[in-house]
Order: sequence, then C-alpha cells, then structure tokens
Amino acid sequence: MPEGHTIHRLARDLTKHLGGHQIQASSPQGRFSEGAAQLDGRTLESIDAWGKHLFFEWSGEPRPLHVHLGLFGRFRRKPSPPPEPRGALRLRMIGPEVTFDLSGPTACDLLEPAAADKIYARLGPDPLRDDADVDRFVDRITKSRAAIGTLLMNQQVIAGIGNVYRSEFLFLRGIHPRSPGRTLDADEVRAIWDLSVEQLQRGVKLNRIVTRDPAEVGERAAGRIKKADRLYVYKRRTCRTCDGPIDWFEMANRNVYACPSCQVERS
DNA sequence: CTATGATGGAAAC
DNA sequence: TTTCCCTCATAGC
Repeated sequence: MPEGHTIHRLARDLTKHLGGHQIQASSPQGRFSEGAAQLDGRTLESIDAWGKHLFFEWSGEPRPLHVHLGLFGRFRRKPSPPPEPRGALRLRMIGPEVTFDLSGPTACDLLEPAAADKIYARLGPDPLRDDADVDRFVDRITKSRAAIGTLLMNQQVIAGIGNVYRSEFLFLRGIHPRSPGRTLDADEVRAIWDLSVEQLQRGVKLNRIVTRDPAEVGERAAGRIKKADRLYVYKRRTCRTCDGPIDWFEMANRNVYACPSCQVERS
C-alpha cells in the first residue's frame, strides 16, 4: 500500500474527518500509551505530508505526531464510536464521526520540533508538494554515477517513490534501471519528474497505483480497472509492448522489474 | 495450524 | 552489505 500517493491521500482523508476536532487518543496495543495520553483530548490542527512521512499538529502541544507506515503500517477507518479493537492497534484516534486505527507503523512518535526538522531536512523533493525543488532532483541524478534504479528509491533524491513506481516509471521512459544517473540528460530526468507528478496525483485520486495509459485500459472511475491491468512491468512475466520476458533483479534491497529489450541500458 | 511475503528504512556490521 | 523490526492476509499442510 504505502508509497507517497497513499500518504498524501491519508493526509487528505484524515484532515477531512478529524481536522479541527477534539480527538480521543489511545494505544490499545500499549506501545504508544504515553504519547496517546499526551494527545488525548487535544484538537488536531493540521496534517503535513512529505514523501512517506506524516506530521500531525495539535493545539497546545508543540510536538508533532510523526507517523511513518513502513512496509506494513496501515490506517483503517471506522465509524465512531468504534468497535472493540482487534489486532495490534498502536494508535486509535476517535473523532466525532470517524475513527482511524493505526497498526504496524515503522514510526509513531511525538517529536521535538528540532527532531522533526531533521527529518524534513533529509527528505528530497516530493512530486506531490507545491514547494518541490525540481532542479535539485535533476542535479542529483545527472551528477550521480549510481544507477537510476537505486537513485529513484533514495528518499533524499525524490521523496515518496517506492518499489512499484520505480519499475513502472523506468519502463514508461524506456530507461533500464542499471543506467547510471549521469548517462541521462536533464530533459530526460525532467520527464521522469513530470511523470512522477502526473502518476502520483493519479495515485492519490484513485487511492491505488495505476500506471497504465487510461486510453489503453478504458479507465472510467476509481477501481474500475482490474488488478491485472493496472501496471506495465512490476511483478509481470512478459512485456506488454514486445511480448518478451520481463527481467527482475535486486537493486536497493528490493526487486526491480524491467524489459531488457524495451528499456535501454546506457553506460 | 505454521510459513511466507509485502508498495520501507534504520541500525548494525 | 546484511540484519532486523513492524503486522496481517494468504497459501499450504
């Protein structure tokens, strides 16, 4: 679930249902009991999303709640009052109409403002943010000897891209993941950025990753596209363009998928 | 019932 | 570069 689109969509949904309201906070599982006690009864002022990170701001509490879902983290929406907690619930936030339950996050902490600043400082431009510094992205890539497949997974280079979008973007641009960043020219890198803006916005809207050309699959509304039709290469065995076999290999700790004939490797 | 994997990343070597 | 942590749906016995 969680690449950048999921996080920004959550920020939107959480703000809509909990923003401006007094929240009952608790930690049924117990691992965030102290923090939840600090937040209980406070008003949620705003939520900021950057890459895969969420920062919740509260009235009368200078420390933001920092949440990072990691690989397993999930928010589940329930009506208020919610049913008995099931499973490991790190944090339950009960609003007037809607409750959000958080399970499995990598991070769920109240951070001193300085610690929050540190996290912001190490995040690269986020294609879903208006304040994104595109030139910084282009620079980092075109000056690097690291492979583009590794660079796209580096949150300091571009914040919010994960393993699915990485493979899909490189397929769409016809670039082999092993190509060093500096073998790409600035226009090509800008094109990757533009694609990421377009695709992540679409991901927020549909609340899922759908990279295929809408004209190709006849997209009408969210959820209308069958799972098997949403992607070009990720976890696929054959190429939709040339029908050849899709290759996969490990890069930045995860498997990347590519078509060796449609995606040119440069050196 | 147990085993496995998954759209992530930090800490340990 | 490897290890470890987070949770839970699903596959397989």
